[in-house]
Amino acid sequence: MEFDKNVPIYIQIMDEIKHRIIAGALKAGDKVPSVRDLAEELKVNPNTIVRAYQELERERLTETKRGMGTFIRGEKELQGDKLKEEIGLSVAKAFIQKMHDAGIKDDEIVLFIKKAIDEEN
Amino acid sequence: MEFDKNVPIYIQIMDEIKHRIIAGALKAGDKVPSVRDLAEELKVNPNTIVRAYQELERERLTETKRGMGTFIRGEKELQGDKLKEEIGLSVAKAFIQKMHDAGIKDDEIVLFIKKAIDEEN
Amino acid sequence: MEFDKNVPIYIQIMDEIKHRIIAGALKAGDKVPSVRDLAEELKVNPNTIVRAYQELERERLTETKRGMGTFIRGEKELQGDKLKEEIGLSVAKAFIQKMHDAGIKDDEIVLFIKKAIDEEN
Amino acid sequence: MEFDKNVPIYIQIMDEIKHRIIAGALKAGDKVPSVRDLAEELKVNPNTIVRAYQELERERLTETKRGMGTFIRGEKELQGDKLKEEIGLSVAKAFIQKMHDAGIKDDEIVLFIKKAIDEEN
DNA sequence: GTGGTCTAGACCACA
DNA sequence: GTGGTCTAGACCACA
Repeated sequence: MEFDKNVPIYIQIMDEIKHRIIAGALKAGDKVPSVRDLAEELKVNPNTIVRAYQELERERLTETKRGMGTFIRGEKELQGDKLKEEIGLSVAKAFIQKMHDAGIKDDEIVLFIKKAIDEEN
Repeated sequence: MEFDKNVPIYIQIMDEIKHRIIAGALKAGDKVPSVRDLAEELKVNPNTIVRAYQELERERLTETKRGMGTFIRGEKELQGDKLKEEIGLSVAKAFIQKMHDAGIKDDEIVLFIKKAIDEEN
Repeated sequence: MEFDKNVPIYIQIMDEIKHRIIAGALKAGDKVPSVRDLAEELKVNPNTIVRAYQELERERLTETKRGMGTFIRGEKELQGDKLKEEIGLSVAKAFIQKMHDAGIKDDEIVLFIKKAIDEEN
Repeated sequence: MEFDKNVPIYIQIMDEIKHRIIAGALKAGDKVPSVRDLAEELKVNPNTIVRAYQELERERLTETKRGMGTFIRGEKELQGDKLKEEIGLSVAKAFIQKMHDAGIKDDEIVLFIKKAIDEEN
């Protein structure tokens, strides 16, 4: 995994875990890699993993059992889709807010989206 | 003006200037407020204004004429719309990148946008 | 039994044993459940039960007879009440210390107690 | 300041700040000592202070202004008393919960409080 | 000067 | 083995 140097690594690790949940690679009840293992895998200091896991816990996405590890929270099947829904909606809202701030109206937003998607391909 | 504490103030000031251009309050050739005036108006450290103006200059949106002040660049009429176009597109691209990262496909993106706009109202 | 994740499980198990003594379910001379049985009953790692029993022994609440098991100490009748008295007083003292630390005087403490009891109902 | 080795230092630092607010030594709007200054004063690693300040911010007791420092939040006069009220009530509730868990009834609680206060003197 | 992040690594309680 | 806390110290963005 490569890190974007403009974003704190612990945030990028949180995102990575979320992506794994959305992709279905991690389900509710699953054990997340141990701090040391993930630190080695990502070539990152264990403290940074600890930080990421603590923030995930604060977001109630994971649960830590003392001496046993960190686990994905929530009900088995729903977790991935619910998370995708939540993230998608909150990212979309922040985006719309930014566009409004720039003086761009709702119908123009859709045009920008289409153009941006076009240019990606 | 209130600042979002999660975003550097100098960025928010740059945005403020851009908004004024898009809104037509500042046009190409206009003189931007002096560092001292704007600092007082926004109740902000003058260094922060200096930083914002330097970044605007780096983006080639303004130009500084020695001893005369800082001015909006470009041709009179087009500046506002061109800026809106540029900002809209770059914000939209960043948004789409984030959605893809979260495992959301292009057609789902449109749905999220609609839902987000709905919930705003 | 559900565990509060902010308190070590072995402490919560010690408390559970104490509660059983206070409630009269365990009396002086009674044999405490075997490590294996209690581990199964509470769905907990047997090591954790061992730890809890060791601490209870250190507090001189239980005693282990080689090859026979672990037993509640003391004279038959008094044990429950004495324990309740001890726990009540030590918990109360710790509480008062905390309140003093927060700058709350003795007469205010009583008011807080009354309010807290009221709000519980 | 001496630290109780059973409680994380960052928690004890948070408590210290709260005490200063309750005592009126820190009021809303006041600047809290800088990370480095307090680290030196308390002979503690700066990271530990950072941690304490971040948690205080999460509790919405303080507010951080980038590059300027950390400040006590809230309205000027009320802060100290409100905080005292909040802490007092939450500590009292936790205490009553613990007493109930130990099989001690409300009217007995008051007796324990009195006895504990007596023995303190 | 101010707080934020990160590394390297120690020591600890807990299960 | 597992996560939690802490030190010592570097480097950074921001005001």
